[in-house]
Amino acid sequence: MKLTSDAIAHAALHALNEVGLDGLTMRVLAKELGVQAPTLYWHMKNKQELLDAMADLLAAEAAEGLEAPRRDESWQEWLVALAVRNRRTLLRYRDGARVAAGAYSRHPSVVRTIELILRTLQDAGFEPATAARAFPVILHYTIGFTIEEQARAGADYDRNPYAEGLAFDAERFPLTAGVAGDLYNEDTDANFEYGLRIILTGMSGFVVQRLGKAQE
Amino acid sequence: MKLTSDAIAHAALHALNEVGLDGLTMRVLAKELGVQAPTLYWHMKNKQELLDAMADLLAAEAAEGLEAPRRDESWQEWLVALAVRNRRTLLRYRDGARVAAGAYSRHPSVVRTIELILRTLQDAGFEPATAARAFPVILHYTIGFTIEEQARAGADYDRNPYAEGLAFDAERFPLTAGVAGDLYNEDTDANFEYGLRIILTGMSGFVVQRLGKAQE
DNA sequence: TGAGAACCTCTAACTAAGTTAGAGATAACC
DNA sequence: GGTTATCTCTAACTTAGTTAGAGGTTCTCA
Repeated sequence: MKLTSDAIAHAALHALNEVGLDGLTMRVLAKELGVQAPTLYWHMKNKQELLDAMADLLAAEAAEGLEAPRRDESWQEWLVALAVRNRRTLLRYRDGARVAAGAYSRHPSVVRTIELILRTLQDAGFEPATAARAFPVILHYTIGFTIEEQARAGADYDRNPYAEGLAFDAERFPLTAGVAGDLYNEDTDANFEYGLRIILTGMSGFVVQRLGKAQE
Repeated sequence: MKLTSDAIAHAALHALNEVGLDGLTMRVLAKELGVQAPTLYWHMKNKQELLDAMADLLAAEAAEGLEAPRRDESWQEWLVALAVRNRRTLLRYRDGARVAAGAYSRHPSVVRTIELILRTLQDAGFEPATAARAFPVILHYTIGFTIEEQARAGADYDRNPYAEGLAFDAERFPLTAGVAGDLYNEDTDANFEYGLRIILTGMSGFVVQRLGKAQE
């Protein structure tokens, strides 16, 4: 396989699952590609450019092949599916959310996705400016949620306080102790989607033809 | 001033504004403290422990002195104020959100804050399990939003595509091009709070005594 | 067809950052 | 007053990002 900056970023993403972001060195990556480290510098300016390329690839992979909502699909269901899909892409790679966080992709399929989201929301009755402010909420929530989830998964057991039984002082903090299981349970998918539905319920109140009691 | 791990983490946070997270080396930090780098290792196991301590301090600083909602204050207003306050704390330090992301603080004032949030939500009519799933949405949104904001602020101008005028192809992506100004305008505070209100509107639909049309 | 240019990879090596070893200094304790 | 605990230092090791510059291959074009 030919060595290109794209192929390098691709290999880097896959190397994440073995070594994690902190373990991803230029030498490790080079070895993965059967090449010496300095070779990579012919293809990329520096490591930051590699990280940017990885984030870009991640964003593109999440956006790839997205289609407009089906006839029988509400915009809410469609957005849930989109967010779940984004999250799954992040989860596919160890530290994926950290890699993607704060990066800007102008990959065609990413911009196309943004356009599609805006169109869907406008069709649903959102003002353009409202749509533009509303949909990033979902993205930011997804990133924030998944960063935390992956941090929890990746933390050394001797560093992660939650590994040692979520012991909160039930005397002083009865509610916190009581829901600790809900907060950090295994079913992160369900927790994530629960939060998503809160956001979408909220967004529904911001449609122009509002029927319900949008606050204020 | 006496050198303690707490003082070191404190100095590290403040050093962020001069050098940023990537520029924060043990040597730079040591110099800031008028000490040699290896000295730091008597107080902390390694750099990761320093980063954890910084995150913990940040969480504590955000939580410090929080009070229960006033009589005349709705739980929604109270949560908005809390999130705004969290965000302001993150913004106080360059790369603050990146430092805080994915860290777990068991600092007393943090746990106390969680307890206070849960109590407030339960008083507002939330089921415990619902409250436990709902409030992290706000935190994750805050982290996600602020990471992106700070990334944009910190990016080199030659690396950041948005620095060069947000040029989207208006032919192929008319909606995106049209709202680019809304998406990446200066008034991030307003954008942040707009998203917050969406979330809170959504949460309002998840109170037990629901009156509105909470979706399914 | 052969010379040169463009393309790509290599070895060697530099710099800087995290970290360890272990010596000394000061203060506390018995 | 000696011993121990506490803290800081210098010296140095290891690893990671990166650069310099020497080949080798392939492509171009006279």
